[in-house]
Amino acid sequence: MHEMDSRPSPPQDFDGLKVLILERKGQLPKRLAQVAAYALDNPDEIAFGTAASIAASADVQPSTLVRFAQHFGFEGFSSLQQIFRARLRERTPGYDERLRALSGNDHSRLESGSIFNGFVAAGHRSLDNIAGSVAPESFERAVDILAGAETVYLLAKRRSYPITAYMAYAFGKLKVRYQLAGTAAGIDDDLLAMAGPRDAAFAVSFSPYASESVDQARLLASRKVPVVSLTDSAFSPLAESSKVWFELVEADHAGFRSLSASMAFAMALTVAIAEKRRRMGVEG
Amino acid sequence: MHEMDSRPSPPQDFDGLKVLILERKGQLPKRLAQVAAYALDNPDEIAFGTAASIAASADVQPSTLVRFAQHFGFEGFSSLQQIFRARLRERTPGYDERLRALSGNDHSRLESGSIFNGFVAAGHRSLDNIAGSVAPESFERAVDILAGAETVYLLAKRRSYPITAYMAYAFGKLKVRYQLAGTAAGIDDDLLAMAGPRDAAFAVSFSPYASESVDQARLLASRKVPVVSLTDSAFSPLAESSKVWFELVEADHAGFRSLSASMAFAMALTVAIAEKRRRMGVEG
DNA sequence: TTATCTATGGAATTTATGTTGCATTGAAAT
DNA sequence: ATTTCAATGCAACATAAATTCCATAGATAA
Repeated sequence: MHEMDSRPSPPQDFDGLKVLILERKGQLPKRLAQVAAYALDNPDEIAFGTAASIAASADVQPSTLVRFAQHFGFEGFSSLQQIFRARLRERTPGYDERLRALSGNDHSRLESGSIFNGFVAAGHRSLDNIAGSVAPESFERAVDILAGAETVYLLAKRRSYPITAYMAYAFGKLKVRYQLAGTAAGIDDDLLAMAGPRDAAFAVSFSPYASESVDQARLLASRKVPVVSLTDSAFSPLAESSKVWFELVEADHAGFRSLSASMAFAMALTVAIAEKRRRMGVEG
Repeated sequence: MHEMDSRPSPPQDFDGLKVLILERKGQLPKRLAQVAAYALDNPDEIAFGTAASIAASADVQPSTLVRFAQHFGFEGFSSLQQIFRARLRERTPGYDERLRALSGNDHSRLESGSIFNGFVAAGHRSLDNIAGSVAPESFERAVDILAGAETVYLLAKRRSYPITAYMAYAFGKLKVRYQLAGTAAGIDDDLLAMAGPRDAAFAVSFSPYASESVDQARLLASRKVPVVSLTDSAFSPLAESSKVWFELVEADHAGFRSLSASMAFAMALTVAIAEKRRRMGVEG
């Protein structure tokens, strides 16, 4: 009586579902086994298709898909589909082990732990993003421009400021001449007035855009100072003024973004510039 | 009559769509531009979400999404969504592909490429490190201490300064009272003189240790101000003055360290503090 | 200012999608 | 052979989603 055992505990991630399917594969009815095989072989189809299209493709009835889902503890096909979609979203393939380690580690017990884990995971994702989104040629061009400059002007405000602050520190150590704008209000204009075509600027601005940085970049560009910029959107007003620009979207946790990937990028750029200068200095 | 020119030729892949959007971004009406920006910034959401959920997230009407799609030659929103889904299908941002992308990608052909790859890889390693080395209980205690403070004093110099600078920005947004030391030399002492037992401090110092930060932390500790600190060595002189301290070793590339993991940690701490405060405020 | 056309928000409409119910089939047990 | 129960296919149903329509607000030109 009362078939309540039908929904014990649905798996919450793809891997969990996978092992569960493999465990029960032998005991599954014919059509359900058919679906199981199809699901593991074509996970992407399950993620994107509709119940009807998937059913046709797997040569079963749509209702079979629902029964399959319910058989594994889900409320219906839709809930099962979420697992397959989440798998594509979180795809930090190769880092999935680390992420599982994260969600299963001691942190998640405590309230603040999930926040901590969230930012670590977001950091990984961000780094994956830039690895794919930064074009090598652009990076090389940016290095060329900045390494060729007499003085590198660093432009950033608000959220972006820590990035240039760090670059400033590193430039200092690496003996690269620079000027950091934005330290004290008011003197920026005088500072930037000294920039000429033989210099170059690196500007960072994330939305919401600090208009000052954008204006300053525009000003420099109008005076033939080559500008390299880093932003989080192809729509950034910075892009217009820039010879080379990079789009770098930091993954967020609960809407908050850290600067993990930006810092890696900034450091790579900084060191690459110094390295190029060293070689130029030696070679000629 | 007969508006048939409305559907000339919809882009057939994501990249085609992207360049088309960027070309016309200037001439787009307000809401359509809003959708354009959202679409390029959150492609995954478009791929998986429903028109209603996406519209809510982008703060437009569902009908605007349809108009946006039609504006770019698609029959409706659904057709446009296919492009975003296809992008995820094809882009098997697969595990091996990622690793190959890093070790053998286009970057490594170019001189600067290996530097770029190196810092991305170092970032990943750093994040792995903190995931394992930060004890959940310690993190929780640190959050407790800092969330309970009236004013949070942020202490950092040199290489560590960008971290507290970023925290300062975030605290400002989150309405947490703070004081950032080290902005202008000389006034620090006056600033810190105001700190009392009901406040708290967060100090960051990596080797080589900036003696000022260490001294300031010691000073505050002697005046019963609880100190939480972040360092890269268990032997850091900061540890002595701290109620809770974290050891966080950033992986390096060719001897240079970026701040990827530190930034993730700082942001996690910042948000956790704000979250805890919000809850304390609500509960009593 | 007025007229005209575009852009926009919100509701109505229509499409299609997931789910459930029911009759039938097939297999196992008596 | 007969009974019983699970499994399956098919069609009706209910729901949710995309799309279209219309009234209004905003911009542009006369």
